[in-house]
Formats: sequence, structure tokens, C-alpha cells
Amino acid sequence: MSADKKEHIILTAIDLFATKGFEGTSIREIAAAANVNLAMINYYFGSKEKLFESIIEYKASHSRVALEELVQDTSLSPIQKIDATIDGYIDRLFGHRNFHRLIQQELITHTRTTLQTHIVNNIIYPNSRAISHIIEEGIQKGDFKEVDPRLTTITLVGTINQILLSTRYCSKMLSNSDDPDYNPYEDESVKNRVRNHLKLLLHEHLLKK
Amino acid sequence: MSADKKEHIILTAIDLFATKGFEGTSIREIAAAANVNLAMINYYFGSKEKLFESIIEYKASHSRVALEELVQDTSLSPIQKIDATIDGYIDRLFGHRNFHRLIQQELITHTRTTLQTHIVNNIIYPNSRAISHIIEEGIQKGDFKEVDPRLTTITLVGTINQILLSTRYCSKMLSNSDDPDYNPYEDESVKNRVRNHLKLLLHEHLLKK
Amino acid sequence: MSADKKEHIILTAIDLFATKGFEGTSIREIAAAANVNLAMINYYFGSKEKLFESIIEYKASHSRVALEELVQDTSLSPIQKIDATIDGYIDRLFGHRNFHRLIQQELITHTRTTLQTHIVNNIIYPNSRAISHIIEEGIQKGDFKEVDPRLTTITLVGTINQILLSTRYCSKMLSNSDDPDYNPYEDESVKNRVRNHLKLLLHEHLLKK
Amino acid sequence: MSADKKEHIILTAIDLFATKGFEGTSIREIAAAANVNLAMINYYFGSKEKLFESIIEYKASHSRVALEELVQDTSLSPIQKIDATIDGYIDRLFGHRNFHRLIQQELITHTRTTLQTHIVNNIIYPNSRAISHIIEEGIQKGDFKEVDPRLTTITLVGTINQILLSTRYCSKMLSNSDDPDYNPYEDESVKNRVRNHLKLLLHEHLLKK
DNA sequence: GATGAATGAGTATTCATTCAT
DNA sequence: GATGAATGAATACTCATTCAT
Repeated sequence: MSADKKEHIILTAIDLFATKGFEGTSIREIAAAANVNLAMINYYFGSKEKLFESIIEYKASHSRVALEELVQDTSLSPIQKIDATIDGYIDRLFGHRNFHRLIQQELITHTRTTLQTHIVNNIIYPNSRAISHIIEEGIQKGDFKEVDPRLTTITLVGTINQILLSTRYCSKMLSNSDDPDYNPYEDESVKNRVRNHLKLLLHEHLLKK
Repeated sequence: MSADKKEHIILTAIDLFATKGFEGTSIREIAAAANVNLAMINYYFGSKEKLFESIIEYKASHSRVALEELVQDTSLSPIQKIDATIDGYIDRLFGHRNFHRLIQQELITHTRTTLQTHIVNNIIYPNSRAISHIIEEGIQKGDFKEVDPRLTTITLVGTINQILLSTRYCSKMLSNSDDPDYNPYEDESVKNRVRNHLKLLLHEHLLKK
Repeated sequence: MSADKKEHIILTAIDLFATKGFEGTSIREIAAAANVNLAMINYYFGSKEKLFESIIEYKASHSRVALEELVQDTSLSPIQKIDATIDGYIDRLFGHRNFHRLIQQELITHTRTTLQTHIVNNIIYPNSRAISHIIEEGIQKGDFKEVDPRLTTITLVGTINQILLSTRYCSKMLSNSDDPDYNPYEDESVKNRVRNHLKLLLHEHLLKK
Repeated sequence: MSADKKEHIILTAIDLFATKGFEGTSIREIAAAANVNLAMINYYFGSKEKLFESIIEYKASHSRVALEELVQDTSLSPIQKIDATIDGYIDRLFGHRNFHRLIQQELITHTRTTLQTHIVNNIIYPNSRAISHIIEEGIQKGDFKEVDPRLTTITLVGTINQILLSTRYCSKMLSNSDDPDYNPYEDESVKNRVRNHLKLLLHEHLLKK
């Protein structure tokens, strides 16, 4: 099968899984939505579960986070790294919100434990730890106050996740909108507002006066 | 059927739905786990979906949030209300984390739109709005800075949600533990740490110097 | 489900499995032939494999062989026991030839090893050993010659099995018939011929002159 | 395709079919085990069923039984022919037991009727009839008693078949062994024992005193 | 001639739900 | 009111086979 077709199936599956959940999506639906033969999905991915794993793998390799490099960049001050992290996170997660929701769902439930361990150990935790390292570096350098680096990281990540959690909730909270067609994640003013809020919040929390 | 039995089924279902997702849980499993007849669940709740709605309803009525009252309490200052909110949220959500995860799952996915609208409109949004009101009150009174009340609310709620998201992630982040049997949510030191972090964070963010 | 219906399914399945093999028979076919709902078979037997096991169990309990008693019967001489065994075997196996073929198929193939072990250890081997015991008793008593008891048993059992193996082969060999509708197993003259042959053969082989 | 490759596929298929049955074996498995392309099997043999037929054909032509010649050999007495038959059968069938089991399976079940007819008419029955002819010749010559030639043949063939039926049964009966790795068919002492038993048995049965 | 890719029809099994009692 | 039995529709998956290259 062409790599294109494989990618097409994966992208289709991400949207469906994100929208209806893993168990709530049948490979029939995926096949229909991707306009490919039902048997081919099993033929090429092996099983529904392996398709899921392929999605994780695909995304992990295609949207590799630049956080590690950021941590080791010596040309930036800690607070500049925090700002860059906020900007990068918002751009990336808002853009890939369906995949992000997929991951969130997988983390909430306790089925497929080994896959979950993989996601935490190789995707989620490394990112969070990188942010924590930046904060620890700032503390060490004397730029930042003696905050709780892990919980500060969780606040940063959690704020964005809370926004991405539900379109409906986000629309109501940030735009007072009940319009089901309004997409707050592609509204630049919303993104800017989130960026400013997080930067303000973390500057106050981290920087010594 | 006795109300007790009904409650028993609901509590059993919450745990299963939270752990395996709505579509990932069969009413057979619920019947077996609750030790009741399979047909009885349909007989009393009507359908699997209606059982889900009953869970929402039951929880909404049994753990009604005291936030509305808090907002209107004139004996407390805004920052005292914020502190009380943090304490209350942590206690309540950590204690009912399975139901909370259930709600989160429902919000992430887009199936059962009307139920989701119900949850957002009647449970999640009112709570968030109440917190926002407290912040707005603090701004109006001149106690708080001119922050973004909605996003500050989202930070408060999102931080706790991020912690509740995944036991595994939480254990690694807050206790450096890979032990699958360790339950961070019943570790008082973890709860205290979260409380202190959030209060420090929000005091800095909200209070004028 | 009524025991009758369960039995009906089992009897239908025996015929189909015997005719088309285990993997060659679908539970769809069984359901159709037994005129029951497809899902009910899985509902009551658990799986196709468990249905197979139920067949074994059912037959084992319904056609318990009287061989053990025969062995310990002190009123009969060893050669009388051999004759009784021949008569009993022919009647029973000719009558239940489809179940018998089922067992044979299961023994030839090496799938479902544990079930096969069960069949050999609990059904086939005990019967053969009982016959061997009779022969050993005859040798010990001085009635029989010093033959190989195990191989003599195999000859007895193998002769009958060879006849039951294939209707077509049996018809050609014993009746010179190519008529596909002719059933040699319900032809009394065939049964008699087999009985006489086996008795003559074994008398010569076993009895001292 | 080279004849070698074709033969390789056939030999691989014999083992798989014998072990797991015709319907229990997929051509995918055969392709994988023979290390050839899946499509090639269909391409060269036409279909799974035709592959089966090719196996029959291949074996029939490669292990053509010398029985016909034996019958017409005038230099041997009837009892010498019987002895030669016993020796030849044991050697050949023990050596090709997988192919033999394949044939047995095909005879037990009633699927593929025309193929079965072919096997009976062209392979099994001619062999059995040849043996019967030897016996009839012995009777005619006055060497043998007036036994039932057909049933005596069945006893000869049936005894060997019963031994070949199941490794497990054979091991338990002839070696009191439960060791799954023990192969009684390559144990020379077992073969000798069978030879001696059959010769003794048939000499007594056939030869006039 | 040989084969990777594709597919329609099939498999066993599980599901939520209904119904007769 | 309560429940064992039953069922139609769906599930993931596998199959032998075909076909374009």
C-alpha cells in the first residue's frame, strides 16, 4: 500500500477516534470514511489496536517536540524558554487537537495498560519533564523563585488541556458562544488571549521581583 | 427495586465507565459486577444510555457544589472565597475522581451531543462561571488585579484536571513513582502540595501588591 | 434453555462436525440445521470450541461404556468377556458412528491439544486398557496364549474403526456396492459378518488349542 | 516455477494439512511455512482444493504401491506375499504417516465427495483388493482356511491405521509413555513388535494347521 | 512469469435489547 | 415486579481469490 494511503487511513482514524473514542469507532466506519476496503485496514495494520499504535508512532515521529533542544539552548534565558514553550505548545496542540484528545482519552481510561505506559513514558512525561527542567534551571540560576517545578509544569499543561478538552466548554467560557459551528481553536484572538494569560501568570509566579 | 440497589448499580457503573469508557463497558459487565440481573438494568434504567444519564443526574443531585452559596456569601473576602474554592475542589474532585473522569471522557468525545450539552450547561459551565464571578467580584472591589477571569478559572480547574487525568502521569510527576499500586490521590502530602501551589499561584496572580 | 434444545443442538452438531470436520463446520450452519438462533449457541455453550467439549462431555456421560464392569465380572470366562466386548463395541460404535468419527478426526489432527489429551486419557485409552486387562487376565489364568495384549486390543479396535472410517470404502469392501444411498452400518448381515470375523480371529489368536 | 519448488510446497502442505486439517490450514500459512509467495500457490495450483488434489496425485505417482506386482509374483507363496505386504505396509505408512493421516481425514469427512471417490476408487480400494486377492489366492490354492478375505484385509489395514491414528494414543498403548516428544513411529522396537504381532495373528488366522 | 496489493464474502463472537413467563 | 431465555444487528477479523503491474 502506498505510504500516502496509509497516512490517509491514519489521519481519518485520528479524527474518528478523537470524536467517538476508540471502542466507539468501528473499523467499518474508518474504512468507509477513508474510502478504503475494510479488510485492508486489518491487512495492513494487523488489528484495530495495532492501528491505534501506528497512529501514536506516526504522530510521535511526525511532530517530534522541539522541547529537548529548547532546554539545552544556551542563548536563551529561562524565562525566554518558558515563553517559547507556551507559544510552541499552543500552536502545536491547538493545531493537532484531535490527536491530542485521542491521547487524553487513552490516559483517562485504564484499558490497554502497556500502550498507556508507552504514551506516558515516551510522549507525555518527557515533555513535562523538559518544562520542569527549564524551571529548575531558572531557579538554579537565581532568575526564578523557589516554586514547585512539577506543579508549575502541570499548571501550564493543564490550562491548555482544559481549553482543548471540549469545544463547547471552550466556546462558552472564552467567547460566550453557543454556536456549534464556531471553532475557537482557529480564532487567533483566542490563541493570543491564552498566550498572554499564561505568560502573565507564569511570569508573576516564576520571576523574582 | 430498592433505591439502594439502584444506587449500587450506579456506583458500580461509574467505576466501570470511568475505567473502560462508555462503549468499552457492557451492561453485562455492570450486571455481573453489581451482582444484579442483566435484564433488570434495562428494565429500570431503560437503556445503557439512560443509565449513563441517570449517573449524571444522581451525581448532580448528590454532590451539588456549594459554589453558588460561596459566591453570595458576604462574610468572606474574594481571596478567601478563592481559597475555599481551591480546598473544596481538591477535596471533592480527588474523592470523586472516577465520576470526574467519566465527565471528562464525555466532554472529549462528540457522541451523545445532547447529553454533553446538558453536562456543560448544567454542571461544568455553572461551576466555572461561579469561580469567574468570584474573581470578577474581587476585581470590582479593587482587591484583585485586572486579570482575565475566565482564563484564570480555566487555570484553576485545568491544573486539578491535569492531575486527575492519569494516575500514572500523576505518580511520575508528583512522586517519581512507577509503582502501579501507588495511589497519589489518597496521599495527603500530594493534596497539600497541590493546595499550596494553587493558592500561591493564584494569590500572586490575583492580589494587588 | 431447555435440556431438550441443548441436546438437539449437540446432536445436530455431532452430525455436522462428523461430516464436515470441526473447522469445516460453521456455527451458522449448526444454528440453521438445528433451527435455533445463531447467537444462542454462543450464549449457551460459550464458544464453538466449548460446544465441541460439551459434545464430548454429553456423549461420555450418556454412553458410558460397560467395559469396566465387564472386566470385573467373575461369572464370565475371559473369552466370554472378549466375545461380549466385540458384540458391545460393534453395536455401540456402529450406532454412534458419527460421534465416533468426530473423535477420530480430533485424534488425527494436532489442534486443541488439551482436548485431545482429555479424549485419549479419559475415553479412548481407558477403554483400550480395559480390553487389554481382559486379555492379560486370560493369559494369567492360562486360558490364553502369551500374545501381545496391547496390540491384540489395537487389532480389535482398529478393525472396527477401519470399517467405520468411510461409508464408501466399507460399502465397496463388504458389499461390492457403489450405491451412495446404501448404508452398510444398518445392514444386519454386515454387522454379523464383522462379529463372526472378529470372534474367529481372536479365538484363534488367544485360545490355547 | 521449478518442479522442486512445487514439490516443496506440496511437502509443506502435507504436514500442515495432516496436523491441522484441510479447513484448519490457510494457504497463507502454507505460503509462510514454505517460504513462497502467497499468490504463487493459487497461481500454480489454481486453488486450495486443487492443491489438495495435487498432493494426492503427487503421492500416488511417487509412492506407487508395489502390491499389484506382488499379487502376480509367482515365485512367492501366498503367506510369503502376506508377510511381504505386512513389512511393506508398515515401512511405507509409518514413513509417510502425515500423508496417510491426510487421506484418513479426507475419508472420514464427507466434503469434496468427488475427491473422496477418487481416493477410494484409485488408492485405498485397489490396495485393499490386492491384499484380498492374495488371500483368495491362498484359499484357492488350499494354503489358507476359508476365512473372510475382505474382513481379514480390513483387520490388517485397520491395525496399522489404528496405530497411526494418534501419536498420543500409540505412545500410551505401546510404550506407556506420556512424553509428548516421544515419537513411537521412529522407534524400531515398536515397528518390530507390530510386524511380529500381525504376522503371528494372520498366520494363525490364515494357515491351515 | 511472478507478486504486492486489494477485496468480497466469510468467520466466530458480543452486543444491547426484548419478551414470555 | 423481576428474570431467564432469546435474538437481530453489530463487532473485529480472516479467508481464498483476483488482478494490475
